[in-house]
Amino acid sequence: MNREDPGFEANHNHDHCMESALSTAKDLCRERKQRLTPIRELVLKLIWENHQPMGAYELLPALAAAGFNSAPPTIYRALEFLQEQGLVHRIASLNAFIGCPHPESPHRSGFLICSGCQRAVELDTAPVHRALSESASELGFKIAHETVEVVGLCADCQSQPGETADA
Amino acid sequence: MNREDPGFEANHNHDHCMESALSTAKDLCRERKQRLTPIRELVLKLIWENHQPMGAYELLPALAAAGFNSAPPTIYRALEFLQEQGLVHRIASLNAFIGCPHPESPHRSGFLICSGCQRAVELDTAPVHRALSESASELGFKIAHETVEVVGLCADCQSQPGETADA
DNA sequence: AATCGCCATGTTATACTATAACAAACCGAA
DNA sequence: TTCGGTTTGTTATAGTATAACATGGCGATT
Repeated sequence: MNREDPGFEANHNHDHCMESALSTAKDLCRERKQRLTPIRELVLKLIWENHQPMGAYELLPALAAAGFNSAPPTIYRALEFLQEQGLVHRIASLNAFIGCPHPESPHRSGFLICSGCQRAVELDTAPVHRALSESASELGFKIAHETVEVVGLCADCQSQPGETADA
Repeated sequence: MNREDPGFEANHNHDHCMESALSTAKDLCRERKQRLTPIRELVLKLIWENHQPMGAYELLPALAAAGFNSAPPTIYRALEFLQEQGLVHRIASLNAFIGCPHPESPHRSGFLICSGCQRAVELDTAPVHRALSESASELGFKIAHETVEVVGLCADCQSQPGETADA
């Protein structure tokens, strides 16, 4: 997964990212007979405008600007749908949402979040999951869902003066 | 750490848990020349009344009942102090707080959270951290802080009828 | 093409979580 | 005993999320 997620690569072709995410979303919804309505598509597009997790209330002004109702339920409903379809994930420690780079199949997600540039990338959590499973099974605990959110500094931001890896 | 945290053992001597946590807290604060004031001690005690993470607003009524001011800043200040001293941790995915079973030294924390009984136990995150470090270093990412919160069913709750491991 | 029923959206209100800002009281060190 | 910093009181507000009900649109069936 890592190598598919260009979130920390400052000069990747981000237009391509967005277009690809949106077209994948359309395809998936068509396959699943789910309706990617204009509001839902716009919210997904807004979320993909960069690789920084977005708060629900940050998205509202753009909805209003596009002529939609912009009361909170509107955005939360769209986000709920997008989460159900695996198109976005919520990052609990930030109360924020980010686009999923590989929504084709359900998967455990985990994130590296840069406190310098605010970008986040989705991790391959298979190794983390193995470690967690082992600890859990020692206690007879059956895992249903994992929240793995790591804050730190991406490579670029480590080389910026003034940045330290404090959370 | 696991074997020190009896959180999922239904019949452990919980009075002992609480007393031990409170007396450890007093010792640590004395050593560190920090003031474990009556409010702070009460909040810590309330948090230790069971092994279920508590929301800030759940704690307020007990503060009021004990004759203290119970406006939100009171509880958040106490929680802030307790977190700084490592005596409690915040669980981001629940917006809730739980007592730390080994506050003597700073450490990475992770939790197993049972969706059946609402209890949570602190994990030994060393193996998880190794896995995360490896993934992170492949991207040149420098870790500052990890949020690891796993929801599922504890051993006891798996044997209760009607419980499934859904998050 | 009309109808029916469901899904999506609009709208109002409110719950829940957390912090800002300033005043007053307390406590401990000099 | 006084001074200065920490803790607490108090009021207000910011930020996040959902309940509940009304309205409207869309698509499947006829």
